[in-house]
Amino acid sequence: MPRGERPTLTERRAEELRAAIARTAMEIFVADGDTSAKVERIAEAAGVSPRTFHRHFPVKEDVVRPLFRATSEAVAAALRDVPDTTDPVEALVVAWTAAMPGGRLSEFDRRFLTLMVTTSEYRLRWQEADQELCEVIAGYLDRRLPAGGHPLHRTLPAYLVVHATRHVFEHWITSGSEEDLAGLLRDALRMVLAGAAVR
Amino acid sequence: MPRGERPTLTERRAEELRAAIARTAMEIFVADGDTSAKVERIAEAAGVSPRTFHRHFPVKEDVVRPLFRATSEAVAAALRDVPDTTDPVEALVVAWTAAMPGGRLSEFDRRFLTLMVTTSEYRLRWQEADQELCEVIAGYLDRRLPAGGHPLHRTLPAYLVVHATRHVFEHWITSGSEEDLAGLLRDALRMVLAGAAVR
DNA sequence: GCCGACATGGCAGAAACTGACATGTGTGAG
DNA sequence: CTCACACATGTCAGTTTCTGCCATGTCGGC
Repeated sequence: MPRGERPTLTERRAEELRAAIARTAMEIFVADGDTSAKVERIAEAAGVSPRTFHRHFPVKEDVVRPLFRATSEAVAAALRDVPDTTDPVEALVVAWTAAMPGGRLSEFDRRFLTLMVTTSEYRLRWQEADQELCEVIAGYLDRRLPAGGHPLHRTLPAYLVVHATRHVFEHWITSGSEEDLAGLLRDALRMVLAGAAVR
Repeated sequence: MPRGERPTLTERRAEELRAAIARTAMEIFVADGDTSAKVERIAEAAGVSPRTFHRHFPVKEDVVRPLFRATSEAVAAALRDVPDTTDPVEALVVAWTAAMPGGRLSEFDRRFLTLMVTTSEYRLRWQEADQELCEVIAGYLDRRLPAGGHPLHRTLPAYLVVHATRHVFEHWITSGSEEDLAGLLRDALRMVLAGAAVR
């Protein structure tokens, strides 16, 4: 049994299955206009039994996690690709808008994200994905910002950056996604990092 | 039927019952060292039927809401009492530490809050209570800070203040509650509001 | 003392989960 | 090539959470 690679072949398959089920759930949610679809229905549409669904997603709402994890990873990857000579605020703006071609969302995605923002159980899952992003941002800011003494001075700016982004994004989503997202992000991040730089 | 007062007599009673059930749940959680107690047990200990429990708390985890709402209201009240001549950062520090005598938590409260921080379902309820605080903070900051043009410039600082406080508080709780909470809060709030004042 | 609003309780049932066991499929050793 | 084992899935029964419905009781006003 090969144990060399980090992601086992089995795990890779499980991950793909989870992603497929998540995608199915997303389509059902958007089609319904709400998130009340029963597990039985989602599982059937994805071609698995309810038992298998629950094996991969102990709590029903976990089903959207793969979607958020994917975008989190996209942001992290985009941030890695930005040269260190770029202004930190710009780098972060670029990273967060990289996943959206032209700063535009498809109507499908917009409806889905609106559901996620307006349903507290699902919003929590989004926030948990953001949590993982915090680590990435913290690592980036570590390189680009003067270091503080207390451990909080390392994690707090990253935490604030992520939450500021959330706030901006939620505002942008719920207000119709017509405003200039990059501009809003820039303003917000400048506000946050202005305080961090003072340290 | 008197409809003059805002909180109906009936509603007031319901609120008291909810608070009592919440308190009971808290005691059971702390005694058990985890939050897995069944609804049946909490309801019985509180002297109500499971049916009544669910009438007041549609989702089991909602049971802790009254506890967080109470402290949120305490913070809001403390902030109202601070004279407007006080430095905003100090005012917020005072407001948040007002509920804790000498910045100390009882061992009972510490154990409970540790459970709340480490259990995502319950953490969500805490965050929702914080959400209401955002409004209060936004109102306060409106009076004390220069106003920005975009609506985000009004809500974002409040949002960040609340989240920064959360982050500090969670760090403080999980690291043993031995550090100087007021000092940590002061540093964090200074960082946040430094950026806000720039606007 | 009567009436009506309202909260509670009990019961049946839906939906979300979980443990145990059996089946199928693929992969590596011999 | 075949056997054996690991592992994911499905089925089934059972627990827990949550909901609709109706009967009962209690409290406040007439």
